[in-house]
Amino acid sequence: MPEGHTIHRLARDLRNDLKDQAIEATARQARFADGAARLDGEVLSDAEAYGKHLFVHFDSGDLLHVHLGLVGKFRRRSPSDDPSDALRVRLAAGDAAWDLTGAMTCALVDPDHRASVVEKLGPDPLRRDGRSGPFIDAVQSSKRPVALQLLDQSVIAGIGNVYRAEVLFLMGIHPKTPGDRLDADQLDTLWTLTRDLLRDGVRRNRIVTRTKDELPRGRITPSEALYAYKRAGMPCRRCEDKIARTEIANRKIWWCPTCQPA
DNA sequence: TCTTTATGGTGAG
DNA sequence: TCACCCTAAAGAT
Repeated sequence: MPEGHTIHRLARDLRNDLKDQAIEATARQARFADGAARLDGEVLSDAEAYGKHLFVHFDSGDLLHVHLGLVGKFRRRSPSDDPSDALRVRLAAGDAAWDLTGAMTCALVDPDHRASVVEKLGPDPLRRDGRSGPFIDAVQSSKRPVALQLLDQSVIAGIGNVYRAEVLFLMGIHPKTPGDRLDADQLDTLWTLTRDLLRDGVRRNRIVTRTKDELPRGRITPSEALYAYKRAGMPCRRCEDKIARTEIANRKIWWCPTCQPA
């Protein structure tokens, strides 16, 4: 479930479990055996999220750069649990063992590399240093469809395919609206809404976009949590139209033709 | 037991 | 624009 909220939650959980502790680092696959061997015994000083990138800082100056991609997972296990064959690396200390599998990126890097990664990213609404200005300027300076721009991590860092469908629905914006057709107030509201949804996602450790008064009580099933994403053919929750689906640049996007007119 | 799909991104053509 | 990478759950047979 890796959109920005997942990574920020992960950074927080890793800090809580492992900060200032000497880490036992183990690998099961050959491709990160050297990295794990080098990290083994180093003290974890911080864990930081920037968009969908995770940087785990060590006292030595080493950084572990992780990007979960589509299928990566970083799960909390017990040190006594036998890791799966797919284990890329385990970071363990005390009674916590964090197992990484399926990650698109798992590499030991230095601060210069971190800087070069961050330099390519747009502002992250979940970070203290995230500002809406550069986001608004970037969107307005391009005719590309807003849905395309919201997935472009150099425009805004942390939005994925679920949040983009949901935020466009909530804003009543058609996915193919050219960026330069949106005004600054609208984009500022979109930024704030995105930030609030992401924060809620960090808190819940899942994506729930429907407003509190609309949500059923008790346990919320995946299909109840959202307005548009993966709801093609189902009735819109705000009108009687049916949710539509199309593709933009090989990614599916769902929207309500009535609530989000062209 | 198989095939498909996925909340992502890169690099080749 | 497309093939491809990584893994695992869901869907099809």
